[in-house]
Amino acid sequence: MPNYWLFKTEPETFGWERLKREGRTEWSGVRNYQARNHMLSMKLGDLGFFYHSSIPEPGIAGIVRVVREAYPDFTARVRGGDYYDPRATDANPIWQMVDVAYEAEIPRYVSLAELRGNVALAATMLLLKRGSRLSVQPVHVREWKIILDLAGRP
DNA sequence: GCCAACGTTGGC
DNA sequence: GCCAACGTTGGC
Repeated sequence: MPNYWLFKTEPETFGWERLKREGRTEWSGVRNYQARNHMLSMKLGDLGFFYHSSIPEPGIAGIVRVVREAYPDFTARVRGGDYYDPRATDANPIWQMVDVAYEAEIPRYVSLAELRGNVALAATMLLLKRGSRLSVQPVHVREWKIILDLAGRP
């Protein structure tokens, strides 16, 4: 029984098309403790929605699978890099990442507006909560199924 | 421990 | 580009 997640990304930085091309990627650069803690609790085989943010029509573009459980995010150690954190050490890396892989295409892109339009989702889904901006977040199995259903509708 | 100031996220 | 919401920092 896998757990379900949602990974936010700006397609301009790393989008669904690129993941499909490359097959797999390191989910590095997360610098929020709550998001990190979610990654720490991920298990091999967990599934996630791949969500496109900061575009005219944000939404869910596809499905990914966790193919490596949490390990230290080395980008925190790259001096001068965008994700450098001077507090990170070998003994205490602070930040973690997982690897995710392309899992499946969804039949249809599900926009944020459409998610909001679903009463059940609007009531519970973290993504839709006012002010919510967590870049890695859990998705309830109930929500997962509703969204798959939406994606399958013409 | 409080809270103001600041930087960032991300929808609109 | 605007701005509300959020997380973090640092003075006190």
